[in-house]
Amino acid sequence: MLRMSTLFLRTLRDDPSDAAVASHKLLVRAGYIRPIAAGIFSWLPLGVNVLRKVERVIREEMDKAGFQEVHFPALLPKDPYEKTNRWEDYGPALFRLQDRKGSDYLLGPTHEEMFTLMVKGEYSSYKDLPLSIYQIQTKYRDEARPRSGIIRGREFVMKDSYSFDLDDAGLEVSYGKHRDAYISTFDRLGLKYNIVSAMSGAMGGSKSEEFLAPCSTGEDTYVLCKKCGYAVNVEAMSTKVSAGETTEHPPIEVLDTPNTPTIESLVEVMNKKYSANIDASKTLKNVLLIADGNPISVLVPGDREVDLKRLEANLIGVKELRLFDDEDFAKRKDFVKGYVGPQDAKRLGVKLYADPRITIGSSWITGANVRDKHARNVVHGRDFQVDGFVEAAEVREGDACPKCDTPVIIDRAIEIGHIFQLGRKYAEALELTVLDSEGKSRVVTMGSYGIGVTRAVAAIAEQTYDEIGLVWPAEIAPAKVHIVATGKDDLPFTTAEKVALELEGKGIEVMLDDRREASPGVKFKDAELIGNPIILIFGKSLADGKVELRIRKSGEKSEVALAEVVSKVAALLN
RNA sequence: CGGGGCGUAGCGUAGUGGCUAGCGCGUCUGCUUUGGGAGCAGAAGACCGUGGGUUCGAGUCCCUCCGCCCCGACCA
Repeated sequence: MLRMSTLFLRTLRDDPSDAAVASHKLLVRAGYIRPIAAGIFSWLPLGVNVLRKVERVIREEMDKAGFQEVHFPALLPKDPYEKTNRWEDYGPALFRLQDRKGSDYLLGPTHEEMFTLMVKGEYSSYKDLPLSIYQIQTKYRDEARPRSGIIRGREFVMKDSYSFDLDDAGLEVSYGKHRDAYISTFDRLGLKYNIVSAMSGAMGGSKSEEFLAPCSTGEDTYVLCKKCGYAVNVEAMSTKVSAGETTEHPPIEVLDTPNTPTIESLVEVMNKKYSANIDASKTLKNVLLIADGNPISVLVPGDREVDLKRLEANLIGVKELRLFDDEDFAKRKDFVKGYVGPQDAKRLGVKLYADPRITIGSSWITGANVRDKHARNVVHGRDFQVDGFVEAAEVREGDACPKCDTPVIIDRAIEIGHIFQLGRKYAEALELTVLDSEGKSRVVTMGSYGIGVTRAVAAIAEQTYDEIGLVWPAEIAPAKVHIVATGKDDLPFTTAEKVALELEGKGIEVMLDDRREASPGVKFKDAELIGNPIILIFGKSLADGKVELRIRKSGEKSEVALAEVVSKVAALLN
């Protein structure tokens, strides 16, 4: 029983000044966590309580699916991570350290290497597969910018699983089992979520889906079609393209357009000076970038911005991408800022990538690569050719669903889970092979599956809180019932104690506010802030043999006869 | 890493270059009080983030560093 009189807990009346999101504010105020450094938190008894419950649900669902738990160190040697190149590739986000002898170590940001090596050390036959193992571990990533309290920390708890199969069909099965296990896990945790495809089909990459918990403070943006259920990360959204134009276009015409370096000014000049009657979507925006040191130009309709995240996710093979800056323009005087067009790409030595809306045969108004001049009737296929199409333009609410053409909605969410068909990358690098039925050596194919455990705590808080505090689902609340005893007489306290013990006897967790010195107001506020689902109040009405029962979530209040309290509570929890 | 904001007691905050750094919450003691963060009386608690500078005098002005938050870049 959690007794408020002795519980290591101090609630705060004010929001901490450095917290911006609700989960952060409330978890600190209600005494679940305390900040230690940027993106690093201590967990107090209430916080540990909730965290353990989330872990328990995860463990139960993993075990039910037949996955086995293992546990790796958080402190790891460099060597395996060198073999997979991640000692380098992970960059500054990797916490690196040395021991007294000067050997390199790291704090694990994720454990693909260790899992792969563990299986390699134990198994060598196809008969041992399939296998899925998992751990719940503290992970470390030196995030460039930790933020939003526990949503994006530098130290966090993650459940990560890995599946090992002989072939793609097996991987598909293991992936499906994880997907199902995640669905039951998140359902039990009371989370609302969407399963969203994380990679575009165009990439031809392996399968990857994210479990996104919608909430306004989320960092991920996703696209959802309410009609057909199409759901993708915004980076993976593919553009619905209407049929290409086939009409003949007049030849290119170069126009005088002094002082029109922006799309907005171009539209105005075209309409006023040339009576074109167009909007920005008829113009072609040429966004210059540096991709791994080389200039590229990305073409999007003038009414859309380039979404750098989308572009980067869809430009395969490019490691470093940034916009042209003033220095680049200074170096390349042949790129006329504000008047760039695709017609001279070859001469300028720039690779062209086009948004799919720039269909072959479409005609555009764009820069003439000469200061103060634009060109119209610039036709894709006739006047310029692109090196490839790429999803680069921003996605907007109301854009057409690529599957059913219905306008899509855009929402923000917290990524609470990610399942991913890894393939053979790690198995190859670390030489994880087994002998198949013909005695031949085969590289194992893997899947990787993560759940952000601490992040799930934050996501649940974000999805359920209200203006007076946290509102936990019963499954993970610190206690199912929060009992408040008020008054100066002993009766409410002794009665509350008795009922608390009875409830516990039925396996119902109880938090008992047995503080004699605290005023009723304080106890009510604390109960509401802490967020257990049922609140029982032993006070005034006890004289009539009644107890007040409140549902935290709905705020609903009722009087229950003392004799019926236990059965009533038990019924509510079923 | 770029831009912005902020560091004063456990938390929230006030503080024209000028006396002993103020207030609320919380904490401790005593009395009173017990259905909505009670009242009274008292108490403890602050290297005013750090180092330097300007000044007769710095919490306050200048510089350095450190830390925290927000936007962006980044985020298997």
